[in-house]
Amino acid sequence: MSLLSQEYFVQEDVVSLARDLLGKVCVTHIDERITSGVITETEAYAGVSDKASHAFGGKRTKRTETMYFSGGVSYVYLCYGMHHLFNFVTGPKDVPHAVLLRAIHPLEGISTMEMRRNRKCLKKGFTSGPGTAAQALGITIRHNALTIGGKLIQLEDQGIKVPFASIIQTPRIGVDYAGEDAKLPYRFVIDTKCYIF
DNA sequence: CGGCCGATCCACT
DNA sequence: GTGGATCGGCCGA
Repeated sequence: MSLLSQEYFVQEDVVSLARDLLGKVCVTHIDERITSGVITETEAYAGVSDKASHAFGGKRTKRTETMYFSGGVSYVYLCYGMHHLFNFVTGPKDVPHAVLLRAIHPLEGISTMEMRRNRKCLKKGFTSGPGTAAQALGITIRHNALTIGGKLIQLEDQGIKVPFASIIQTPRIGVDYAGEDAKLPYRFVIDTKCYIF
């Protein structure tokens, strides 16, 4: 098992990175509680050239500034006034790539996740949907721009192998506004039939 | 300063 | 399948 740090995130190819993140384990130490889960679904957002990205066209605002950090920090923002969506910022400084965490398979702290979610639906074994995954991990906008590998949020490689054939690649969810870019196959999901954890 | 809307989720029909 | 919840960011005036 190894802790993934900065160098892992500073590669240019955000789409490959989104695929590679499948099977890695996201761990949080928030509110005195440890929770973790295997990443089972991601989406790549390809910086300034991607209409679906908040940083499209090089847009810099208070919110998007985090995306321009060097890879290896969190980018968290509020969506629909109630959901905190969690991304890994990737790429070199000033290249605003990000990978949205869309689903995890819970490992540690399942009772904590159920409490945070106020639901028992974790029984079915996974937490799907970017809002619920972040909520289960205890991540809110307070955790924007934090170093991945710091005290609160870590990413581990526990040696889980994700066979290429078990990966489903599709267009991204909820980005109809992005025109042609809405069709880009930047979403990666582990086929539930292939779960080995 | 006002108005629109989103990288969503859930309850309900 | 559909609509309501709910609010910060963003843009135009």
